[in-house]
Amino acid sequence: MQQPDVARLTQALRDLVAVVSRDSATRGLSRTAAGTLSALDRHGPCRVSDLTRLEAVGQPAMTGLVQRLEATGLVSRTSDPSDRRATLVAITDAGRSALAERRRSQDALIAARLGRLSPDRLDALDRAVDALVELTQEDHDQPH
Amino acid sequence: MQQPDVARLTQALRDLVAVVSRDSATRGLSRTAAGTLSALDRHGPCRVSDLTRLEAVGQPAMTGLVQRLEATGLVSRTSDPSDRRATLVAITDAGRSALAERRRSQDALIAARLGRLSPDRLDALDRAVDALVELTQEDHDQPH
DNA sequence: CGTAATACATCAGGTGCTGATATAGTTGGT
DNA sequence: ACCAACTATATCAGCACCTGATGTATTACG
Repeated sequence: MQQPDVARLTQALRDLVAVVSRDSATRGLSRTAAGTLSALDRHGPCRVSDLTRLEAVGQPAMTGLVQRLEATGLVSRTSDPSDRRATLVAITDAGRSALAERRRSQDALIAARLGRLSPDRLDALDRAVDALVELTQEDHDQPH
Repeated sequence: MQQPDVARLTQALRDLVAVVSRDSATRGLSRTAAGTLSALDRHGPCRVSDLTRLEAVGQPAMTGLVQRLEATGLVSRTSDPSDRRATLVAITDAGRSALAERRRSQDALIAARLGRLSPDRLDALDRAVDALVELTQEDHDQPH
């Protein structure tokens, strides 16, 4: 790939990120809240300190977030029987719904834009799907 | 494009958004601050109410943001001579630098990931660049 | 000329982040 | 079994950043 096209590609991806994240910001869950719910959905119950590491925020931020998520019913908190200092945080059904809802609205935004493309453009994107998937893989600190 | 591939594509794009925006969150400028600086860079001096519309935040939020940006030297504020109620906000050289710096770090993140792909994958992406660019166009409410 | 509309500032209140510190529970050396 | 060190979480002060309600200055209009 030539240099100018790398520049166009990164700019297009940057712009896409801007469009989607601005939209997502108006829909209830903060970025960290969505990431935390997603981590809980994938990993099962976690300690606050695990979530702190996964989401790369400070421990007080995660404690506060988990408390707010519990207040709105999206997670539950129970004392870890194997270590009474620790709190086990688990996603609830309402939490899974909120996460699915967020994904649906992001997908709807992207799908609406895909719908405006010509068949040729869609075909080019189709052939690039594997590359795009690889672009986000090998993130141990996983996406939402 | 078949249905499952639309699903994979939207998920890949969602994940990409998550990765890039999490990274960007740790680098100084808030999403709205970056969008505002970008708008000022493209449009030239704007009123607070113009920026409020462009960034889709409430007017008090924009007034506060502009005040903080002025305090850190990224924008200047002058009274509009044609309407003394209004404030004209303009980006400064420092503001342009901050914006360029943010774009550089986002580009670096994306470029690092591109570097891990095989030539075949890169080629597929290269052919999809035009489609990706179109995907973000026709946004009057422009990206950062 | 006075009322309505406009542009912005300000205030109260909530989220969400940081660094510093407190509290409770666990662990390891004696 | 004890106590010092360590660990997990909670709490606090402080700032960024958002909203809705309200205040103030200026402009526009009948």
